[in-house]
Amino acid sequence: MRSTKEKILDTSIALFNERGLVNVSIRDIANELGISPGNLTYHFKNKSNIINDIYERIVGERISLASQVKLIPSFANINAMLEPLLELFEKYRFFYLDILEVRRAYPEIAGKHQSHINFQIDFIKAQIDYSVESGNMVPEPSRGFYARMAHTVWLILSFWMNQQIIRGKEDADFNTARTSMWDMVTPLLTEKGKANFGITPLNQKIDKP
Amino acid sequence: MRSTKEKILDTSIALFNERGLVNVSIRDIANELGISPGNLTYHFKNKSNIINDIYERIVGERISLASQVKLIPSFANINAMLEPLLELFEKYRFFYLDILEVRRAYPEIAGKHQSHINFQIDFIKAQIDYSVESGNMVPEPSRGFYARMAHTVWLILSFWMNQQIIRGKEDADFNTARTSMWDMVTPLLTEKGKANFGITPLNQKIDKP
DNA sequence: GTCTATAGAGTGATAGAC
DNA sequence: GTCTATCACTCTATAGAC
Repeated sequence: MRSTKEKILDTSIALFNERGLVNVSIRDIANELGISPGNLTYHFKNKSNIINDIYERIVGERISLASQVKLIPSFANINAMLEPLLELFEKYRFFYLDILEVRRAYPEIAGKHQSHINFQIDFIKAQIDYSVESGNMVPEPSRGFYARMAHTVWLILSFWMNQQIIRGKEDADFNTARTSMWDMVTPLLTEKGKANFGITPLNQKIDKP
Repeated sequence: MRSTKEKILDTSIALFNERGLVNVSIRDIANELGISPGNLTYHFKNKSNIINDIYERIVGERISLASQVKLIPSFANINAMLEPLLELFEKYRFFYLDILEVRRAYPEIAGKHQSHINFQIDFIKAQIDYSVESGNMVPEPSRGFYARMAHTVWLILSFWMNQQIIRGKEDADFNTARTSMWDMVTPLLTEKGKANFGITPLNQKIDKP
C-alpha cells in the first residue's frame, strides 16, 4: 500500500509530464488524487518540496543505473547503456523538458543537476578516450575535437525529446537519437574500430513494443 | 518617436528574455514602461496578442536575413550566414528558450514555427547536398546519414543557448557552437573539400566585442 | 491524517472618467 | 490614448474542526 506522500509524488509526476511544471497547481494535484488541498499541504508544505522529492527519486534511479554499468566500454555496452537512460528521460520528462523553469524557480535543484550534467559529459568523454586508446577510434583530428564531441553527444541525447515535441512529432523516436549519436562516431573509427562496430550497435536497435 | 505599441513590444521582449515568458505579467510590463495596465490592455487585449506580434517581428527579421543569403553555399558563406542567425536567437532568446511553453499556451504560433523549423533543416540539408555534388564532401556513408546530420546541426544551433544556461555558463559562446558544427562536417570532407575548408570557416571565428 | 473554510496575494481583463 | 478603480478568478498557504 503506497503512502499518501508517495501517491502525491506519483500523481505530481504524471500531471507535470502531461501539462508542464508551471501549469499544474497544488489544487490540480489534490483534485486528481481525490484528496483535499489542505491534506496535500500537510504532506508537502509547498510545490518546491514536491519538486525536491521528485529530484531525489531521479537521482536515486540514476545511481541505481550507474551501478549496473558494464565496466568494459565496448560499443555494444555503451549502446546497451543508453536504453535505461533514455527511459529515465521519458519517465521524468517534465524535469528535462522544463529544466529552464526548474532552474529559475528552484535554483538549488538546478545547482545539483548541473554537477550531474558535468559528470555525464566527462563520462562520455572517457568512453571516447578509451576507444582511442584501444585503437578503435583515430586520435582526435584537432585540438578539443573529442571534448566537443562528448558535449555534442550529451546535447543530442538531452534535448532529443525537446526537439521532437517542438517539431510536432508524437513519438520520442529514440532510435533515431541513437543512430544520430553513432553517426558522429563512425567517421572517426579505425579499421579495427569498424570491425568491432559493425557487429554491435547497429544490430542492437531496440524497437518499442 | 516610437509608438506606445512598439514600446510595449520592446519592453515585453526585454522582460521575457530576463525572467521567462510565464513569469512576466501584463502588470509587470506596464510598470516597467511606466504606463497603466489599463493602457496596455487598450493596445493589446491579452498576452497572446503580444506574443503574436513579437513572433511577426521574428518572422520579419528572418525573412530579411534570408534575402541577404549569398547564393553560392561555400563553406565561408555558410559560416558567415550563421552570425546573424545566432544574433537573432539571442535577441529573441525567450522565444527559443521557452518554446515549449509557447507551444502549450499559444498553439497557433507553434504551428507556424514548426513549418519554419522544417524549412531550416531542409535548407541545411541542401547545403550538404551541394557540398557533395561539388566534390567537397564524400557521398553519404550510410542511408539517411546526411539527413540526420542536417537535423543534428539544426539541433546544436537551436539548443545551444538552452544548454549553456542549464550548464550555468553566463556567456552564450556561439563560437564553440560553430566549431562543434564544423566538427561534424570536417571528417566527411574530400581532399578538395579540405583544401577549400582550410582557408575559410576556421579563420572566420568572430570574437564578441 | 484528513477535512472545510478562508485569508492574502497575484492574475487578466473591463468600465468609465479625463 | 491614458488613467484609476474594480471585478472575477486562481493561486499558495494556514487555521481549526473532526
